[in-house]
Amino acid sequence: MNILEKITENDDAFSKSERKVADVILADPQSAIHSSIATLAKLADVSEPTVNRFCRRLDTKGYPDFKLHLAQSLANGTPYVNRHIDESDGTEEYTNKIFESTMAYLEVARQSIDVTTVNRVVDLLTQAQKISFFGLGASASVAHDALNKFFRFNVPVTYFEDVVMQRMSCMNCTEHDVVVVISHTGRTKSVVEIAQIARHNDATVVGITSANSPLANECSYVLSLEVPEDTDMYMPMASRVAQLTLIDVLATGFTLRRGNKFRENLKRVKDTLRGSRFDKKDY
Amino acid sequence: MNILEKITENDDAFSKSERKVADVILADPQSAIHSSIATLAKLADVSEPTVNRFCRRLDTKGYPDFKLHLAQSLANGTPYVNRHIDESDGTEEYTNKIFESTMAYLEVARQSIDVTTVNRVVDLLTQAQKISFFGLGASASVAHDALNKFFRFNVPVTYFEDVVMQRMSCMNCTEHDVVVVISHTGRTKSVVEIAQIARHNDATVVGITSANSPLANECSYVLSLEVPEDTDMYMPMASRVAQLTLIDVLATGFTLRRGNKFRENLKRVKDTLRGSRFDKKDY
DNA sequence: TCACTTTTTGTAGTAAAATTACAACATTTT
DNA sequence: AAAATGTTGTAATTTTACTACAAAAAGTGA
Repeated sequence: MNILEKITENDDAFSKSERKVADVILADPQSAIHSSIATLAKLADVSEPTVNRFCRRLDTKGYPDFKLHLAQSLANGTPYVNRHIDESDGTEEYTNKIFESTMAYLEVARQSIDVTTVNRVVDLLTQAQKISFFGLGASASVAHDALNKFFRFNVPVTYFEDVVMQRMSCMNCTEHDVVVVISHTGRTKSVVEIAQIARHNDATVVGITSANSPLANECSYVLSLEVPEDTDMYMPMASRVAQLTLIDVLATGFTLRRGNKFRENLKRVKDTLRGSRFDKKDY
Repeated sequence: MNILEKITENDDAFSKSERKVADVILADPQSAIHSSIATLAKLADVSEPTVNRFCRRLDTKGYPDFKLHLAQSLANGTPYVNRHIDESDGTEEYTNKIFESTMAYLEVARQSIDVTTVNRVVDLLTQAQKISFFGLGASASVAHDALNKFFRFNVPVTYFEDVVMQRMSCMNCTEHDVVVVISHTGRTKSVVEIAQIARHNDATVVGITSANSPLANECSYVLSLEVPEDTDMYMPMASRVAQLTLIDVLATGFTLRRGNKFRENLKRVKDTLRGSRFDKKDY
């Protein structure tokens, strides 16, 4: 766990002098990792053993060990404060905050993913006669992206923006079809309905959505992504990135499962694109 | 820069004994940060000053400073080896690799972004009479996503999948319009042409693409994203995520620039969605 | 091959840093 | 107010890292 957060939280467990040490470190953590116990003690106006005791209270072996932990916390892209965007933020600040919180959320997502389900879903996808991707709103672009990926695999794959088309497509499903439904919240009514229709027609329904949502309950398999706290400014941001990365994982699993010969096929698709591009040598 | 990479690269600059030290550290970096100079020296079967010299060669002040750098490199989610996906990788492995390399690339992208240009582009977007997003193939879904975001702002915004429609739309451009063109490589012919057409009609053309590409040369402003080494398995993966995050940055900048009243408007859009959703209380 | 320089490596001593033990002081409890 | 508990600092000890120098190894040119 991040030691800087730990300092802020453990706040009350510190003694008066230890608090002084905490303040000095929080004021400029970067410089703290470069100072010796003596200089830090002087800065905080306490004795050296106090600094040592401060370190021990944070479950580190001593001062050098504490510095190591501190260094790691600082290196970690994951910021120790909740990086909510502030009205007063300049361009540089909000740019960094958005990138950092996106990365942080990807890490959370990575840890929460159930590998067994991923494996099972990849299995199903490779065996499917037809694959469909559905999503509305922000998730539509994720479905769109999935289409683009799986299309390259030379598999029958569909994607519709139109809700009516989505429904019709689901009505024609068979047991050999896999329908992937994407929704951040898992509460959009028409998306849930589509999942229901697909299941009624014996298709395998895979949901990329948050656990225990109405949508999740309608799915044969759920690849759940935790919903992050409301860092999103009235619009989904980090969640789509995680969905997208999950699609990458599925696509990669797909190609790996299909073996070497299949991948050559993929290369051929890529080579075909060359005609529509400017040559690198031109520049 | 990551010190573990540095060790692997500087390889030949080391002396024989220094190499021994390098090997011991690379074999188990995690344990290295917890050992003293004496234990490490014994492990590598060299003298203590040799370890010290080894540290200095890597531009650190000495052994403790080296440990700090090492700790930071390890803390960083960024893996120090290139995480190429291997045929023999199990589900867990490739899932982790994809997430990790996506995060690593986001970090690279974050660092390479030119804040001044971002700022300028946000300015232009807020003043635009009409905003258009164009992209083909994998970038189409990014443009699609951008549409979804900016649409909420109640600004005239367009997005076309059809190349002919894209061209027509660009022909009707005026000097008050901003056209955002998204392309990973910046070499797709029809995308470059679209940029040309838009500029001919005095529109401001913003490119989200790689620097020095044919497309970049046609743009008024370029938000360049470095093209990552070929971790992509014949399909764009991490690049889209970076593009998407950049769109998030632009959208956020847009709302911040528009001020408080505007954000209430945004909240209203979100509230409108509620009718189409299942209530949280149901579950 | 030999004498020479240059580089590499280790030994021993030194300085600095961190930790421990203990005593003094402060705070709380009875 | 006295005892008990907790907090803090002083001084000594131990550990750790560094420096200076010398020995060894490797390279260089005759």
